[in-house]
Amino acid sequence: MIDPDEIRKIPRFANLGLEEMQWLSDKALLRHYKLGEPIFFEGDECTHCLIIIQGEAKVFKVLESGREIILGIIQSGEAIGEVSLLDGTHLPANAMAHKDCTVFALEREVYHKLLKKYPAVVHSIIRDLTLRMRSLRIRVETLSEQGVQSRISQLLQSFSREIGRSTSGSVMVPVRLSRGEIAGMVGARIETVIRIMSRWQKEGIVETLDNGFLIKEPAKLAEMVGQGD
Amino acid sequence: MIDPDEIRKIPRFANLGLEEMQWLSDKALLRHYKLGEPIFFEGDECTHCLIIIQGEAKVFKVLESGREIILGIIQSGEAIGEVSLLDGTHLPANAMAHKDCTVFALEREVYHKLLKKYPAVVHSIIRDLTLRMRSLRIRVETLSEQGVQSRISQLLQSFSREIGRSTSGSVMVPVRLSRGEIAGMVGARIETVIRIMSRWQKEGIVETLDNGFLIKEPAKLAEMVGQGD
DNA sequence: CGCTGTCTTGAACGTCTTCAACCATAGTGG
DNA sequence: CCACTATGGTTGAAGACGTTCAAGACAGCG
Repeated sequence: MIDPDEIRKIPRFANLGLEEMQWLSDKALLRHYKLGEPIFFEGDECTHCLIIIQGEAKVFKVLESGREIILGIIQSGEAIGEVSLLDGTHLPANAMAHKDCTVFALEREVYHKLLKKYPAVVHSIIRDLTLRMRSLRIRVETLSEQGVQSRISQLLQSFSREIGRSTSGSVMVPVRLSRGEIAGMVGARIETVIRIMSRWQKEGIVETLDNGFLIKEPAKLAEMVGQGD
Repeated sequence: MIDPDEIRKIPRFANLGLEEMQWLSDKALLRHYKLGEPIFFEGDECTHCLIIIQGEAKVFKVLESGREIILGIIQSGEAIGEVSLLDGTHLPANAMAHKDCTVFALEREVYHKLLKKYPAVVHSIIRDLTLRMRSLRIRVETLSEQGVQSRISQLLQSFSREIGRSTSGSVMVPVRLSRGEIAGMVGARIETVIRIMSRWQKEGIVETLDNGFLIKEPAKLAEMVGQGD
């Protein structure tokens, strides 16, 4: 039983009626995860739909080679585990807290009941799915770019479009990613990422800060696409 | 106005009631595309939901560099343009007939009316979206593999799982892909793909046929993952 | 203080791309 | 019938690029 006000903060439930809101607040749970804490594991059965209210989660797989590939950085407002719940498959990847997280958890049965009882949420779900598809599609495009430099540039630009905050020519991307995580997103080794990012830092194109990246020369960053190291 | 029997062949509409079926057959159109014919272009407004009844479509983008990246090979029963219709964005990629195609076309307004009138189809749509998400996720994983050889191996294996037909140890993948198209799916150059596929052909691991690929040694193909050229 | 984790740099090696040429096939028009 | 063109496949050689391995810097934390 949680505060209905919390529910109103979740975009997909924001326009529910009072009754639905009440119903949800009865059945839902809040969970907290500290940075680095696992949320679920690949292969687990999916028992809950988890919606990030605060913080950030990382969805990733570890290949046999030990290489980690990052399927997505999930921002607050988005759900994880939802697809598995919808199609009844086991979880296809791991998730962990990428920042301290507050998560809104709906049990599988509750989730499905919600869908049946309140068809209005179905449309929010579809909207969410299409958003996620777009981000996956962009990821595919990024990974298809030739040259690690191009891929990193694309990655930063897509973050820039999604959650960047423009300030006098520069764009702030408030996502903290380690070099290794960038490597996991663009399909490259950490050393390669470091070499490229260091150069960009020296050249004043992109600066790495504690809380994310500052793209100081968006135009120059864009030029990096389609040319070698 | 088309034959209701055609509609029953479409998985997502197969369990509609008579009334819905009739309604659809009134409003829907059938279209034909010859191999190689464009179906729509990136940036176009999305006016129809197109469901492949027969044949195969290729969804792809062309990067500035001229490189073609293939987002998906759409099999019969699946829809294209649906996501854009759902979230109201312009089409994010091109589509063309990859074989001669028969396509079931629903106008945007009809499609949305259908969703409103018959909530049952909403669930088919969600199932479709989750399937497409899975295939995109697998594509991301494939592209993240290091080494072109690994990626091609992964690609063939995923086709094998999705539409492969097992026969006495071998697996037939009934999808005709040119070397260039494989290159477009794994993010590599055509020459590299040729060299690898030729070697596999010589070694009796995978054979290229007119109508697809014959994976003669699935185990050996799987071993190709995670090791260099 | 020593540990751990992230970041960093250098050098050697291997893979992939690039460019260039060539073969085979099918379709076209003279 | 034959040149002519287009398309897809193929091969070789050179060089660019990324990985790999090895080593060290640096900060945070027990």
